[in-house]
Order: sequence, then C-alpha cells, then structure tokens
Amino acid sequence: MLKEERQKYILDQVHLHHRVLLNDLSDSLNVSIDTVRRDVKELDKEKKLKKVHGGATSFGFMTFTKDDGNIYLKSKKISIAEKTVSLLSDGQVILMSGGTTNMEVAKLIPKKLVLTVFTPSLHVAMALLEHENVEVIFLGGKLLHDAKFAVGGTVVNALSQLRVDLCILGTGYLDAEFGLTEFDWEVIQVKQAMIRAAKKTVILTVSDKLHSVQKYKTCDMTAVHTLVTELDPSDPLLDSFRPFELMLV
Amino acid sequence: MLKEERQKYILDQVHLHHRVLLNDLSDSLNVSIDTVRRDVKELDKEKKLKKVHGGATSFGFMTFTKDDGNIYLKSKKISIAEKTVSLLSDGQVILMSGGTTNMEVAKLIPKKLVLTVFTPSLHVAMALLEHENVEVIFLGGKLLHDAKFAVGGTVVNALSQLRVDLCILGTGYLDAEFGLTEFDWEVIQVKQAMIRAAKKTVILTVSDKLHSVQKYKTCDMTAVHTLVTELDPSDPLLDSFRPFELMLV
DNA sequence: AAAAACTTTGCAAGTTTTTGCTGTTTTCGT
DNA sequence: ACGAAAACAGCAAAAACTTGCAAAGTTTTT
Repeated sequence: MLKEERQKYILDQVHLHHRVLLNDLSDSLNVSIDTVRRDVKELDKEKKLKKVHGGATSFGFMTFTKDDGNIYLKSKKISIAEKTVSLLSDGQVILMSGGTTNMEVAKLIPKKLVLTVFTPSLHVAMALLEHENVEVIFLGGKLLHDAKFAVGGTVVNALSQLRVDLCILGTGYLDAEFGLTEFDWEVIQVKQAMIRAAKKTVILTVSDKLHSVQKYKTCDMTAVHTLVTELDPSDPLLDSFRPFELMLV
Repeated sequence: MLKEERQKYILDQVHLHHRVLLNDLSDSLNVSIDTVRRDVKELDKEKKLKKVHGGATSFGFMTFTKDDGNIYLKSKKISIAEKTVSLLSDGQVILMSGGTTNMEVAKLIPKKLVLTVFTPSLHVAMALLEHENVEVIFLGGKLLHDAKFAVGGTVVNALSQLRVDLCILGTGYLDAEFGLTEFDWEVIQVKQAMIRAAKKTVILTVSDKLHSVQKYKTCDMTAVHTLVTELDPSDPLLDSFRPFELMLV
C-alpha cells in the first residue's frame, strides 16, 4: 500500500467521523503504529487535520457549531451562495441537500421570494424557516448524527414521488472524469434520488474540492446542468468541465 | 475515548444547560471524577467555561434568557424533564412531540441510554442528535414556521405505520374534564396520530397549564397513562386527575 | 549495471502524558 | 462550628510519544 493511499484513507476517516484513533488506523491499514503516527504527524504539519494524544480530529471539531473557523473558505461559500440565489425565481419548487454552502444559500434567499423547498437537512430546514414566504417540507428519515442529514429508504421513497424544478447539491467532491463523489454511502443514495426527482441539478463546490475524488460516486458530470463555484466562469481551473453541456456560474 | 472528545462533550453540555455537575459528567462519560476535574480545570484555564465548586457554568449564564425569560418556569420544566427521563429505559422506541419541556427532556437524556426516537420537531431532533446512542428518526412533512414542527398527511401517515413503546407529549393544556387541548388544528392531528401509535402516553405539563382549556381537543384524559408535573404527586392541585387511571409523577 | 544516496518502515529503549487512586486539605450548607 | 462533599497533591501503572537505528526498498549517479 502506498503512502498516498494511506494518508487519503486517514483523511477520509477523519472527515467522516471527526476523529480517529491511531490504534484503529494501524489496525485497519495493516501497518505499524509508528507509520501511522508519522503519517498523521505529516498531515498535521500540512494542516489537513489536528493531531491529538491518541489520535487525530478534524478541524472544526471543537468549534461549537460556529460555522467554520476558516474565513477564506467562508467568503468563498458566500460568493457561491450569492450566485446560486440569483438562479432562483418566484414559485419554484426546489430540493436542497445539506452542507455549509447550502446553509449560506438558505440564509441568503430574499425575504420576498416565494418558494417551496424540500430538504433532508436539519440545518438547512432550520435556516429556511426564517423566511416567511418559503414553504419548507422536511424529508423525514433516520438522521445522521454528524451531518444532521436524513438518509434511508423513507427519504429515497418520498423523493421518488417528487418532480421538482431544481435540485441544489451542496457538499461533494467534483472531478470531470469521475463526476460527483462522496465518502458516505447512505448520503449518495439520497443525493441520487434527489437528482432523479429534479428537472435540473445545480452543484455548488468551492474550488478546493474541484478535481478531487472520494470513495463513492453520486453521478456523472452529464447529470449536472449547472456548476457554481467562487471562481470566474472563464477561469482555466474550470477548463476540464467545459466539454460537458453545463452552465458555469 | 479521546481527551478532545470528552472536552467537547463537556463544552456542549455547558453550552446546552449553562451548568454541569462534575459528578454527572464523570457518570455519563464513564471516567473518574478526577479526570473530569482536570478537563474542566483545563477548559477553565482556556476561558472556555467557568469552573465553580462542584461543576462548571458557561459564561454569561446570568444574562441568558433565550428560553423563556422566566427562570422559575425554566426550572419547573427541568424538574419535569428529570422526572420524565427516569421513566425511560434502554432499548425503548419512543415518540416525542415538540415544545420547550420536551426540549429539556431531549437534553437531559443520559449519554449511555440507548433509544430510538421518532419526532416531528426540528428542535427536539437537533437536541437528540447530541446523544450518540440515540437513533433519531425525523417524521418529515410540511414544517410550521413558528413551531418548527412537521404537520400534515405525511406525518400522520408515517405515524399510522408505527407501534412504539411510549409517546411523550410536551406542550399542551390540560383539564380533567376537557382533556388535552391545543390552539393549532394541524398540530392536534399529529398529536392524535402519535397517541394512536404508542402503547402508552406521557403528558408533560407545568402546573400553570393545568386546568386550562384551548380551542381544539387532542384527546380525553382516559388516553393518558402518565402525567408528569413539577409538583409533588400528592399535591392537592392534582386531585381532579386522581379519578383517572393514570400515574402521577 | 553497480554503487551511492535517499526514503520508508518497523523495532527497541527511554521519556512524557494520561488517568485513577490514596490520603489530606479546603469549601459549603446547615 | 461540624460533617459531608469537593478540591488538591502526590504516586503509580498504563498508554502514548520520541528518538535513534537498521533493514528493505527507491531513486539517482556514475
């Protein structure tokens, strides 16, 4: 097993569970505890995670529901959210997934915009309820403890009975070749159902997550109609997505 | 368990309840009181909380009035919540409605109690997700803007497919003659479905709401199995409920 | 193609951190 | 002021960490 693979696995685990034990890692990776220790030390130095006694945690693990510690990331997300909101129009019925970027969208929706929004995300639902003119319908199901996101058959089932105008997908890793990927199996089931239930799909991604691939695949790039990033649509970083029939915003 | 996890839990508890007892922490975290003491001491040094004799409080505890503004009402509700939590046992499947009293229950559930909870309340769901051992299933539907509570056919329908051990109804006005009443038609539809879906029903009511009646009727007193108030079960204020076959707590 | 230089990995010895336990001292409510 | 509960200090075992080193594998140089 390559060092790269190991470190990627470690990062995945940290992102997924917000913490890992060195012992567990050394166990599941079949390498000595020292190797894992060195890997984690490196990742810590690169600020990809936080090393702690006995293991590692993701950044923002300790922050008490206070958005992000990362100012740059946050301003990128707001920029994306502003662009996204401009795509909405009165009377639309839309789907919104979870994630911090979608949270910003939910907050930025104009007070007078009349919408019907379906969502499986507790946080997004909460933010949307601040808007009087937005009818919020929660897609109920088993809630994930970390993501506060409903998953499972109930959600997928409810989605199969919908046909909405727009689906706005928040978090996710994007690559021209591999499409949209995630590191949680249950989440991609829901996202796939969301895409099926919508006439058009919008993906929100901060440029950091472009050209990166995770374990599970949600959909191909061909399923996406609009890609919103904080970059200028003419930015060369987006070149690899131009062959697809999609709108860059 | 990592030290960071413990400290996050402690901070969460402090932020949630504005005070914690070291004994409770050591109990629910399954570590010695000394370890908790050292953790709290550290967090105090980092100005993340304020250590006091026997426990810790969050900063700005005295100025905190989000809940009710009414400190007496709040302490009544906490007392009710404590009694209610003692009715729960490992492995139960329960239903919880919304309301501030039920919120206190959600917060006070011991960390090691294993439960499955169905709820149509955003706030309760959110609070329950703080507990690792509680599986939370949200009953999805149209959300009421003020109550952050799901109502409508979807919820009632989902409830009709359930048969759970216990239903805990929070807010509500109670009267021996008129039973349980509410002022929202859509809410009582859901509460009625909740009662039907449960083997036993527990009502939580602060004594202020005893012997008061609202516009719409949820159910008769005969449908109630347990009544939890902040009063002593022998209090004369409860006399009018004694003719019914119910447990006073 | 062999040698040299470098990287990666696992091991072992020694150090530090963490944690629970033991008394002892301090604090608090009555 | 008294007894109980809480805080503290010191100790010891266990777990985690550090460092140095050598074997195995890679890459670069000659």
